[in-house]
Amino acid sequence: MPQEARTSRAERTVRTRQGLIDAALRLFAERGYEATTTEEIAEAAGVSPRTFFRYFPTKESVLLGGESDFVRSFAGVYLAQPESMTELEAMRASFAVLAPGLHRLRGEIKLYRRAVASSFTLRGRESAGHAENAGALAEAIARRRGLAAPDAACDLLGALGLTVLDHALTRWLDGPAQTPFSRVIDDSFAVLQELARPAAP
Amino acid sequence: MPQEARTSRAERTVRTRQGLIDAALRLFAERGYEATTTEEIAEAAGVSPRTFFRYFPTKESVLLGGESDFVRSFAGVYLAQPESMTELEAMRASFAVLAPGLHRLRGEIKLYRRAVASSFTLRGRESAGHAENAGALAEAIARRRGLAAPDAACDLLGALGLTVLDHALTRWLDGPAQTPFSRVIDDSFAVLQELARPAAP
DNA sequence: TGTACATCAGTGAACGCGCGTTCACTGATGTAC
DNA sequence: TGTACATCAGTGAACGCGCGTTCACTGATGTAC
Repeated sequence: MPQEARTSRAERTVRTRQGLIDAALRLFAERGYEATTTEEIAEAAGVSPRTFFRYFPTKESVLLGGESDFVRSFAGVYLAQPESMTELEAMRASFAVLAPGLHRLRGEIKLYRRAVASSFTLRGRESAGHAENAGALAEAIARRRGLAAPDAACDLLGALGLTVLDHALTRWLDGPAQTPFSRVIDDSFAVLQELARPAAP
Repeated sequence: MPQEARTSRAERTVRTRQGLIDAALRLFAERGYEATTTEEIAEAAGVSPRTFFRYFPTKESVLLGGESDFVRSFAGVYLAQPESMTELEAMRASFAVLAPGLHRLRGEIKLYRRAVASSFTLRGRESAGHAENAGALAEAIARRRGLAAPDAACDLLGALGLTVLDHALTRWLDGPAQTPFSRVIDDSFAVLQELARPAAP
């Protein structure tokens, strides 16, 4: 497959790899994961079927994980929140700080979610990542509490925080494009806050 | 495959089906889902490979869904809680009412969870069922609030409720066998309750 | 109670399909001198 | 700047594997009379 211009090896590798990822994401989102073969992905990326497996050991691994960058940054931001804040407040504030980073990726995230929704395999992988993220949150919560390791309460709080975040993410993606993600996050945390209040009339 | 005693067709069908389910659950939990072939399941159940697909259209469908009975009963119990209770209290109370029904199934649920954990495919299916359950909870919450359909807040509350339930379930399964599930549920809800309090010293 | 036929659980064999592997190769890029 | 060799992205062909399907059949259970 001759390239027009002379291309360095490294450049070529990056391009081919990215081409496969892009093609896969698009096709999975359009037709569904199971209904897309690795051969079709390769064809859409302009390489031979064999080349797909040169870059990715399995069909599933061509899709990268989702929010893990977001969550990786969480601990640092969370621990930087003033001690006067409640845990809920600190979590909300941390998510709000990180939220703008996702604006640029909105379209891609939508495609990714559609692809994931199309297949149990991808959904399962997503669910595993989710559990890992909840663990990372629990870790940060434990540290803010001064614990050496997360106890059951930290685990639950991590899971709850991620549930709220995920709900907010879904609402943000389904809503109008110009709404800031952080506002949706605030709304969602308000619901959680409200929940623990005494009975309403 | 001759049976010792004369068996009616209906009886035979039920037995074969159940035999396949039991064998699959056991093998999936022991060796993992991907590492178990439909042929091995059939062999363990004492039927031919071909017979597996007479009963189940796919390998994955041999495992039944998890907590859906639990969740199906939720709405009725939840709506029967006194109006004076907060939503959180009512949710906690409803789960606690339904909890004893799971005691008999403890061992089976453990196997099921181990099987699910072994494979992205099963995990994805579980995640889809989870989302459906969250929707059912949201529906019940909406009705208690007097809404025609769940709004975003109800959706989030449903998801949060299920997160708490799931956390409690995990803790219950990992803990000593004699602990009542309802006590673990109470503990978990207490964490959520605590969350909305003002900052601790 | 007995015979004749219908139904249906279970089976064997052969096959299609897509994922993923293995082996041997091509030709462009990169590097040593 | 030019030549000789090394490296490596990409490829073709053939194959193994397990899921799931199709077709044709067997033999026991069920039922009509």
